[in-house]
Amino acid sequence: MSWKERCEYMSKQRKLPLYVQIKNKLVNNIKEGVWQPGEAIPSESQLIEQYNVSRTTIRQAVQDLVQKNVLETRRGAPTRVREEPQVELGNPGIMHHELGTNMEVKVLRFEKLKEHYHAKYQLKLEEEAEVYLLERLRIADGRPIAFQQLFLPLSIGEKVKEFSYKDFDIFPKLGQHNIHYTNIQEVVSASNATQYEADLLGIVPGEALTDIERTTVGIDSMPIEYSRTKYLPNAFHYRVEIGK
Amino acid sequence: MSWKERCEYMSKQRKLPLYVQIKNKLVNNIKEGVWQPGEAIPSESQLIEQYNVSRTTIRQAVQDLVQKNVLETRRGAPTRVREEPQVELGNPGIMHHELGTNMEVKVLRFEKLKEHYHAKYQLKLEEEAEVYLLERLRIADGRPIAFQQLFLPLSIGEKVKEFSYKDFDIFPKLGQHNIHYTNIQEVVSASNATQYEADLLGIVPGEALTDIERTTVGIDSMPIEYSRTKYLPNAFHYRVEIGK
DNA sequence: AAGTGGTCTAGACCACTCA
DNA sequence: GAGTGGTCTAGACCACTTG
Repeated sequence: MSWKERCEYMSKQRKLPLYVQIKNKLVNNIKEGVWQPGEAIPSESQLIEQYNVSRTTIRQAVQDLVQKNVLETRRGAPTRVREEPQVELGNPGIMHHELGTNMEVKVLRFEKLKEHYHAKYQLKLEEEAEVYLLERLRIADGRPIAFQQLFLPLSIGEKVKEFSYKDFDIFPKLGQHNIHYTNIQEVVSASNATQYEADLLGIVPGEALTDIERTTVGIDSMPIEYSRTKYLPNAFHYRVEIGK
Repeated sequence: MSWKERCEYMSKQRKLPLYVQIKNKLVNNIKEGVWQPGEAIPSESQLIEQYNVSRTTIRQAVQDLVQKNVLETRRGAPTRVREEPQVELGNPGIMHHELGTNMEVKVLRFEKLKEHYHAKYQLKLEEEAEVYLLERLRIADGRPIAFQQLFLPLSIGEKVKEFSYKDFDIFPKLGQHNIHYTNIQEVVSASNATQYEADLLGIVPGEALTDIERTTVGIDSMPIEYSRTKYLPNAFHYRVEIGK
């Protein structure tokens, strides 16, 4: 394909760079489960032929996804789809430690909302879009220790429905639906319990709560989830170890 | 330079890929202040000539550093060294971000203590040992935003004396005394402001504070520092990024 | 030994910034 | 309009993994 042909093709098609288009196609194949986690994807030379582009272009797409921890390359061996970092929220160095033995979850609400603009903004959704709101309590040995509000795009909310009353951590189950995250951002802070929160947690209003705001992003760089969780400080440790 | 010449050159020189060698040279120029933060570095074509390599090689070096937030590129404009505070706590993924522009430190106390057993336990000191207690306020744009108690073994306390009123982060200066850490553990939580803390921070008692407990361990596996810092939640972000 | 990803070259057109 | 970084091609040799 000559340069002029390619330019015409691209201007008709899209203004996205070729390597981005290919990156998107690769991501789609993973999202749709064509290539399962742990499996090898076609070799670079196969991809070159399939998409009719140069090796540089393929490499740029692949390298971008390696950078994002979606793919995994080894010299001499096929490129593979990454297995999820299965350690729940457990990157080495970051520990969410809930104190207690018998852990339960209680769902307070699970409904569609039209009006929560902050959540929609965090989820990068349109103004008119709806979101799911899942409100839950985390219970340890019969005592409530955390209150969580979890916002989800509609498509993901549908899948969460089934197990939200059983699992506090939704990511392993989402992985089974081929929804994988590449990135989680958490901001840890403190806030005073509102009347509502205090009633739920069995404390008095104004008590300090460990306040965790989380945004999770999928392999296509679109947010999967935005949540806010408020823990009783003495029932939860947010521990970070920084090595050197 | 022909291919065979290059290969001989590389095998004699080093086994590092060319683009890594160049990346190192770029980093050195930044470390040594040849290119100051915010300044432009030479253009790609200049670097091509200077190092006698192809554009791909230069680009790979530069792009790697862009990825690491060391350089910053803009289409059509020169590539610049990032202004960023290069190391937050020296670890990718964890950011202590204080909101404000004019940052100051105010020392409240700096004295030897005999009686603080919790601190001595954390520092793994003998029961009879003394520790230094450094109490400080962090001030942003004239407003106090954090209260810190910092416990140090005697030998280290002596060295901290000199600069504790200037630098809130003591590790860089300790590094100059050849005291280096290998490990930092932080537990982030929430607590209600005491009367004393509230007075210092200009809030009312009971308000929620982001409470960070930190233990720092040196190369010899002995604790260097144990501290507790309480931030106004709206003046400080404890941000963690997982994955990527 | 065949095939894979890692590195590198030389040269091209483009979109953008800046003086 | 000159120069910069962004994208892309076509082809090469290398180090490594695997059957």
